[in-house]
Amino acid sequence: MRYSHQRELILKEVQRRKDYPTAEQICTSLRAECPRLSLGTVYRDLNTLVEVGKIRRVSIPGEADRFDSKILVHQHFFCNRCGKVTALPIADGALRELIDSCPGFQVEDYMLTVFGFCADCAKKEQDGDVTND
Amino acid sequence: MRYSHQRELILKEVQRRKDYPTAEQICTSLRAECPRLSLGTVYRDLNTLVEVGKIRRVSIPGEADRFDSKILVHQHFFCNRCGKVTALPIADGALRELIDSCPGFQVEDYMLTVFGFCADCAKKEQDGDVTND
DNA sequence: TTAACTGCAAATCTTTTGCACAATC
DNA sequence: GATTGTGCAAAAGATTTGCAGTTAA
Repeated sequence: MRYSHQRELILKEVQRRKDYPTAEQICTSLRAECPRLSLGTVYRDLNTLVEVGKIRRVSIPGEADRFDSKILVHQHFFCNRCGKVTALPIADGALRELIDSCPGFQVEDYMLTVFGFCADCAKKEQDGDVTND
Repeated sequence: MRYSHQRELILKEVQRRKDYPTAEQICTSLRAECPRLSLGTVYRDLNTLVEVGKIRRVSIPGEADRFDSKILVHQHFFCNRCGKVTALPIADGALRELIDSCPGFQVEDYMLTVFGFCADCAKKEQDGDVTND
């Protein structure tokens, strides 16, 4: 694989952001400094970066894939109310141990996704707030 | 919600099968006894059945959603080689406990997906087999 | 009778791909 | 100079939706 300006920008953007952006969000954001950047290229480069292990794909059912530069984090929380994604502070070793306790599977990767209300939204929900941020 | 012949058939089909079928597979299968069944209806009814808690959605990144009638099973294994889905025999309590140990999240649901080779494929891979089933 | 459900087709959304051109090594 | 990467547009795949007709209560 050889150097590419676009791929570098895309990796930096995923590393910079803490909100697990989608391909679309990355593309829109980067067009400020790279106006001709195309969404197809973003998708292609994101796939490459996942393949070489520089970033991780975070999938939420029914939503566009998101990307994370913290490749050692396998567990995420998705807020059903505001749509925000957060890393879940579960001891990774404990989860891995549970998975490895199942015989007969050759595990390569895993992802735990938890759904519910984040702290902010749980509070708003309680207060009868109807807005969405 | 009132009775519908189609919805009943769809629920029965998900319960009968053990391979976590997609909407498309369910539709194709049921057309034997219900020739005019439409894919749109299958999607609509599956969503309804998920909402009322009769079935569960099993999402695999990059693949069509699959459906499971065992609504208490939250963890699945996806074979990267043959594409088969299997329930993972992890003690549900242990997983739930790990998740609940994260403070500040109001958990409504969770799903653990593990990727790798299933027992059959691990063996074939070892033997240098190149077929896919 | 009337509100919910269906079939069908068109629309939407995400992601991939073919191709001609550009950039890297 | 050969090969890999890019932009653009079109295509593909999964899912949703509008609408007119059908069905269950």
